[in-house]
Amino acid sequence: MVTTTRAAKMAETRAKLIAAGRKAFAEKGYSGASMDDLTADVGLTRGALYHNFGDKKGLMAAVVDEIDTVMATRAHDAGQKAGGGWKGLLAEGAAYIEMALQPEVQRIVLLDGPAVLGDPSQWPSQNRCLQATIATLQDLAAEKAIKPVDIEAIARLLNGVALNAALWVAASETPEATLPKVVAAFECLASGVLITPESRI
Amino acid sequence: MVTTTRAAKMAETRAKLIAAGRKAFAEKGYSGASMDDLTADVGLTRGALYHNFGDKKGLMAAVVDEIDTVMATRAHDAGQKAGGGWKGLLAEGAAYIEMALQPEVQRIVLLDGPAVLGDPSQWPSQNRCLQATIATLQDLAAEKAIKPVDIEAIARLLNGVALNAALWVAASETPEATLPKVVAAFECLASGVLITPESRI
DNA sequence: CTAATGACATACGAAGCGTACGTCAATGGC
DNA sequence: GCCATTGACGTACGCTTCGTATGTCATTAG
Repeated sequence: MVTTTRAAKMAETRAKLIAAGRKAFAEKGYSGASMDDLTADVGLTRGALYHNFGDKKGLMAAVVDEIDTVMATRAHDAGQKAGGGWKGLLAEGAAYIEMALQPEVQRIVLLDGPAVLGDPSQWPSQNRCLQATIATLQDLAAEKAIKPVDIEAIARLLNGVALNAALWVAASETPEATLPKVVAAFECLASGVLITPESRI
Repeated sequence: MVTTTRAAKMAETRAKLIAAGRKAFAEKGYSGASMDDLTADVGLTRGALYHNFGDKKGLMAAVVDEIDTVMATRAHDAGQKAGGGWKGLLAEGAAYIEMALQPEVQRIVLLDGPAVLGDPSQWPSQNRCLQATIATLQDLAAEKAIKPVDIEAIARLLNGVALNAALWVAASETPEATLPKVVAAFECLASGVLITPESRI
């Protein structure tokens, strides 16, 4: 017997709404997405939405958090797989850039997200990603591998570069051709924090 | 006698609407700004607006273009005043960052602009700013002062860094304290394109 | 078995955008 | 100097959307 508890049912409702939100926000943009339509798509009404998320912005926050969390962990994994340190930092940035090729990511996280929810550096998920970058930079600082600059500032700007690079690639006519160029440029700028010029790519 | 030609009158109407748009978009955000209200503020109705700008987005485009054009020329001037070349590039970025401290710039150009009008690198005004950066980089490339990377990619990312740096400063609790840190970080990253490590700040 | 809580649906009001139409002044031809 | 036409702008209407207030039904507690 499958005991369907109410908590599980509500979680399922939330999941359905978030999935519908992802789809609608990605396809029509935030303001273009109709709450009536996206709830009806999963057999619900706005009643469920306002009960679970408070308002339209609440659903957007949940959607952004879900996507952004996946992005942060995946970028972090890429950095670990590259062995951490300087190589890991570059891998992290490259992974971040590649993920932003997805239209869903571009539209929801990069374009509408900041406009609706405010500065991305204030998002919980972005903070997680930022903390990872900061940690990597602190390791490099301990090895005296980077210049004595403000770690948080560098981390924020590096994330910003990756984000912006992703935007450009996504808007490009030929994303596949642009990607390697922008990754190289990213690594070039990032190398600015290194003390030893030999460490450049 | 003051001959008020119709072209001049229409230009005045456009100017009034753009001014009202700047104010409304800055204070309430794009979606929060009511066309009824902002037109009434300057003694007009939505009729004038739809006649001159087509739709709400059209007014937004005009407002963004006006602000962004001023930003581009001012940044360019700062670069020229610094003597062009490497110093000019840094001055350009710093000027861009400082301008973004204005709430109007932050809200309209940095947050709502991309969401409403799409990727900033496609805007005419942004292209002007980008061309200036590209020109400066090409000068440096001719002097063999920078690494052999894709100029356009570097230019776009540098602009992106400045933009992102500005966003952070604007969202910061203490903008005045954050500003020097991000400017230093910006110059640090920018120095990544230089060949000679001595040229760093 | 009954009362209460919670999850969701339904109904309602208000606001906003875009468009179709109306109006009045200005211009161009004769 | 008169009239038709154009253009700039105002007015009125419909449609969509959001948020809330209220209703309903199942589940749980006592």
